[in-house]
Amino acid sequence: MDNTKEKNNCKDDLLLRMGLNDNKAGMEGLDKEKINKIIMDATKGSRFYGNELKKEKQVNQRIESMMQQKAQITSQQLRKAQLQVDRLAMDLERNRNLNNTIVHVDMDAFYAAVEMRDNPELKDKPIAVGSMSMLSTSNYHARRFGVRAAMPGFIAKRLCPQLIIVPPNFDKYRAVSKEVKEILAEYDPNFMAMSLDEAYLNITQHLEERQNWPEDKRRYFNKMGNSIKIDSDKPGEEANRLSEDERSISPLLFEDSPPDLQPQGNPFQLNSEEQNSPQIFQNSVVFGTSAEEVVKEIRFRIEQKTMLTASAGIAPNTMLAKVCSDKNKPNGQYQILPSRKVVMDFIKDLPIRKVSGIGKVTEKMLMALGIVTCTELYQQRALLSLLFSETSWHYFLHIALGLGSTDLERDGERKSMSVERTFSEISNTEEQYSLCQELCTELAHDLQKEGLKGRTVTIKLKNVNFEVKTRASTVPSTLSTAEEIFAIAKELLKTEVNVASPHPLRLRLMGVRMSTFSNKDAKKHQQMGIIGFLQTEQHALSSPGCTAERTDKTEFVKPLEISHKKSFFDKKRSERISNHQDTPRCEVVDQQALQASQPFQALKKMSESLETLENSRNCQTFMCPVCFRDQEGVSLEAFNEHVDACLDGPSTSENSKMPPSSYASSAVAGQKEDVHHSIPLCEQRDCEDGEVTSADGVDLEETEDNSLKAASMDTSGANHSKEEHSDTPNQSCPISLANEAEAVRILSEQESIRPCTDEIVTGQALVCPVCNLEQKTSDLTLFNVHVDICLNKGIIQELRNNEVNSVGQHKESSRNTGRLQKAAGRTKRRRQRTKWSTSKKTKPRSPRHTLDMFFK
DNA sequence: GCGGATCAC
DNA sequence: TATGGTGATCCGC
Repeated sequence: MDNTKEKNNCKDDLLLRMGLNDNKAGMEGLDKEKINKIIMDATKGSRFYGNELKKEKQVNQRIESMMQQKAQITSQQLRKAQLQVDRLAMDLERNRNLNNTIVHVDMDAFYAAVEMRDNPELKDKPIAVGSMSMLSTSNYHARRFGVRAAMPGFIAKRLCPQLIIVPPNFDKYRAVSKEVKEILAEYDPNFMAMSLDEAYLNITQHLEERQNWPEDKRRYFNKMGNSIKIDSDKPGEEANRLSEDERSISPLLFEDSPPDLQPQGNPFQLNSEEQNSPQIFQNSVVFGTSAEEVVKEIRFRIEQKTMLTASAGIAPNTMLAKVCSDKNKPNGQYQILPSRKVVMDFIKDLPIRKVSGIGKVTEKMLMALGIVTCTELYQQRALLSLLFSETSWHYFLHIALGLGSTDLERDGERKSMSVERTFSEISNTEEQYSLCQELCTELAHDLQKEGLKGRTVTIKLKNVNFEVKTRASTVPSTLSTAEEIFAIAKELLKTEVNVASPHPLRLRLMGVRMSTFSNKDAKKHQQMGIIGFLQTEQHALSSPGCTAERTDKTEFVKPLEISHKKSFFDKKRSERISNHQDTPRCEVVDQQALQASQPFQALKKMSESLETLENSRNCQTFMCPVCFRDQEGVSLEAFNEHVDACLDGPSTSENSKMPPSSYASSAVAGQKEDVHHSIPLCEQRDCEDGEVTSADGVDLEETEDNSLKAASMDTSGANHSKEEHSDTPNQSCPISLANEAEAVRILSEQESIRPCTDEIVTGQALVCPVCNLEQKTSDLTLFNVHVDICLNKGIIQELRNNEVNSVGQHKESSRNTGRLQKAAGRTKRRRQRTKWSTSKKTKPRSPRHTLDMFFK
């Protein structure tokens, strides 16, 4: 429930698997149950806990809304979504970039480790860095008692009375961090530091150069005498074991050396070059030339220099590298070799929560949909595209495919700066104002240090019940002095005081933030960004390592702002038009969704590279995900046009020769799709798995059931794996319609439950987004019937073909009946649609993607 | 542009 | 006695 705990649980799982949380005979520590009980006892009844409960309720509400929305999704919508999603998936797959070697380096229990290093007294004791009210980190000894970062110290003390809490010493950590960064810079001068103890490196270029390096350039001396032992690892084993020697001298973070976590015999770890393993001489060691060796070298040097250990992950992109660095922590490393199969094998059972960007809430929401692992995330991709925003489902899709950012760009300019402080209750208004003034002074000082001036002042208030409020005001002129800022902040505060009166505000936190910076540099930056954008559009992918100045987000926002201003109809139409012109559709989609954001930044960057890749690849053989026919020797543009045509209906794509492996074999009810074997949709023929996986088998079962069973609502495509590949139509029964008339009947049935038809922008010419023809009706219902019929022409045609392909007629019709019944059932609730949001109700709005469905 | 939420560290 | 601070982004107004 509470953030801390959730996270801890998550980490507990990890620790458990690492064998660190086992209570071996005679060892101290607490089991999970005890830990949770102690935490609960300490927290129950507190105001903090009350607020946590409240927040939890809100999340549950959100989930409920989502489930209701899910219940209203028709199988047609789902099918359509599947095609759309899979088209993107196919594009992403085609442009998968495995050419970069990304490393994520993470110092082990950093603050605690520094403290232990500098104070031998602490060596074998459980310690944490922080205060009685909050801990920043703990050593591994303390973790056995459930003591974790982000846990209040007083609770930690209850878990572990011997715990020593050391006050943080950030200057020291910064200094150590600097030492580490100096090493990292040698491998990638453009490395990206995420914090004092974490960084990403792109060592692609280093690897290239390193191939020709003589041994001497790869030789390092062991300054610590006996400390370091570099395992001449057997293939398949990582250097995550500490020798006895090392354990005795290394800061004592780890009492148990973690068990070997590398699956034995993992063939993809086998390449750790045997002749390349570090060769140990007297007092020196020579590292090899592989990525694995480079990272061992980095970790070796870090330890030599700082006497601290680091863990690392090596992978083709940042998302994976980050997950990897966690895998053999502490003092270990893990590599995902640059092969699609390895990536997919790794991803397969990976809990989504391990992925950076998926937090507690997202995890819970996805869990409600039966999604825990990346495989499930992939299987539910169509559903997700209907329930989540475009940004979100694109992000999910990337994760499910094991994709992530491959280039590390420098951080852009800051967008805000703030100060906030927690204190024991202040309810005296005068005190509150003076506190506010202090904060403003501090902020002004910080702003001046960076020469920043902003136009938006935001105050943040947290009352004694932990409820948070923010109030902002944007002014025309820029502000920088304490007085200027306070003038605004004071007014904001005053309003809140007045609103609350006659009761005083009972505050426990106050903060002031400045944003909307508009200094000269920023403007210059923006222009550069736009220019850069125009240039990169035409040029090939820049080589890794020589990334230009981080381009500004505006480059993507600009074109989008324009499109946002258009009406929904306009937008859809022009999207279609542009699709049919020269722009490959996927790029349009990508750019819209892939705007910068922390987890999403990766997507933006990827779309950039995809774009250029797209252009560089022409005329290949693709398989159309709709008609399943090879499109030989076509350009991507032509291919996309073909797919669009197919989606539009049978008129342009006579898909009469549908291969037997499409709908029939893909609709195995309840059967899990094997992500790591079935490529989303089709790949180019020259690909290893070269099989077609289709996008269908969509059915709508038990949509009201919000249990984990939801996972069995398989929207998946084919279940082809190399081994079990078969073309035989199987026992499953895809949706089928006996005839077109019935289809239309179903459609009109569904029409009555279609959400929000009357909320669609009015006053527009009604142009069918499917056939692109203007409709001579102003009746939205009629219009929508038309759109649906248009949409379903194609599907009906496919279903006919399906029948031709001898799929069990009997089962189909029974399935069909069920569907109709469900549709009828849903009709009753049609106006109950709840919004996918927790915000206040005004005009009910249809979630964008549900609406989108009618126009795609 | 605003405000609430989520997320990472 | 007691549950942080900073920055970024997203979504729905």
